[in-house]
Amino acid sequence: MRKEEKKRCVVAEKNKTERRKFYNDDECPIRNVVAQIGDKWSMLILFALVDGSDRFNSLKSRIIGISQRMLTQTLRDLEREGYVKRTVFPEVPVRVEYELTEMGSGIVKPLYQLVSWAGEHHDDIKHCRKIYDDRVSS
Amino acid sequence: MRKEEKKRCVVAEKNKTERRKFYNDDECPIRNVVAQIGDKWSMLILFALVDGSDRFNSLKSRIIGISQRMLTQTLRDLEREGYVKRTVFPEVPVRVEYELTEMGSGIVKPLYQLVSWAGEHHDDIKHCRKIYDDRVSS
DNA sequence: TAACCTTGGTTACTTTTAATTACTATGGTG
DNA sequence: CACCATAGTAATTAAAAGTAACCAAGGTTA
Repeated sequence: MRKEEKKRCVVAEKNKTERRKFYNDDECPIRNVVAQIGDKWSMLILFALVDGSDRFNSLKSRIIGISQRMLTQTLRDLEREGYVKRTVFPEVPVRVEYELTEMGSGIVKPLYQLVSWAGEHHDDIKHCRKIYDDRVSS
Repeated sequence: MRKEEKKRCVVAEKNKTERRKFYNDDECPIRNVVAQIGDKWSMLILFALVDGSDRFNSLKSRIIGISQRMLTQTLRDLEREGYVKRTVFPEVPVRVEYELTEMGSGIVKPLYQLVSWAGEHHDDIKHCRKIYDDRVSS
């Protein structure tokens, strides 16, 4: 199956260098990483927890605009993936602390590279957008 | 405004070290990067173009599962952001080539770090998921 | 003892956004 | 005149996110 497709690809491309294919299964690391943290809130929560463990309502007030429902849901997902650890302290009222696991700290490193790149080039991107929009509208 | 919120935050957290807040404006690099390439196809297209410039239908066949419409749309968005350059060759039939811009090559580097991290830890994540699901269902 | 407070949720419902599918256009070629 | 590559557009469906109301435990207050 794979071999056949590769062959077809090579034939189609003729004398060009061979190019990768991106398969639609759960072995594709790109699709995996996008599915895991490509949603609206995951990266924000991971970065919030870089500052140290934090509790539900504090996170809610630090991540401006997140609803209680989405915070719960995204924290659950991150916990399930193994990026976040949830600890319940049976005090009154109950206290729940969230912190990065070792894996959570692990993924934050490349994410940080990405975000600092984005920060550095934010103006360039806005510039490109403007040029594009001006060109298209004319 | 910001100052006030910061103050409130510090008061709320008392003797803990100060924590960052993540504001809801377009200056937040995290929200920006997620909005740009957090969708289903952007990262795949960027990575496909790392192998060199390519044309529409070749991309379509290499990125398994993408529809014609989503490829068009995502390429347009990437072009608008300045990651991809589109060149039309007025041959017959028309040939359209897509390639990474300098900025596109720039963002792919941190993305590559992220993807290789994800590739290395894919099994760990699947393991975590299984443990979580077993724990929850019991 | 009843009403109320807190934190940290859940549930049902609605809105918004993303993605898919199918159809149309263009401007040549064989 | 059916075909190609490269789109655009419209209709539909699916998925993500938001809103608001409610719940639970256990303490406080009246």
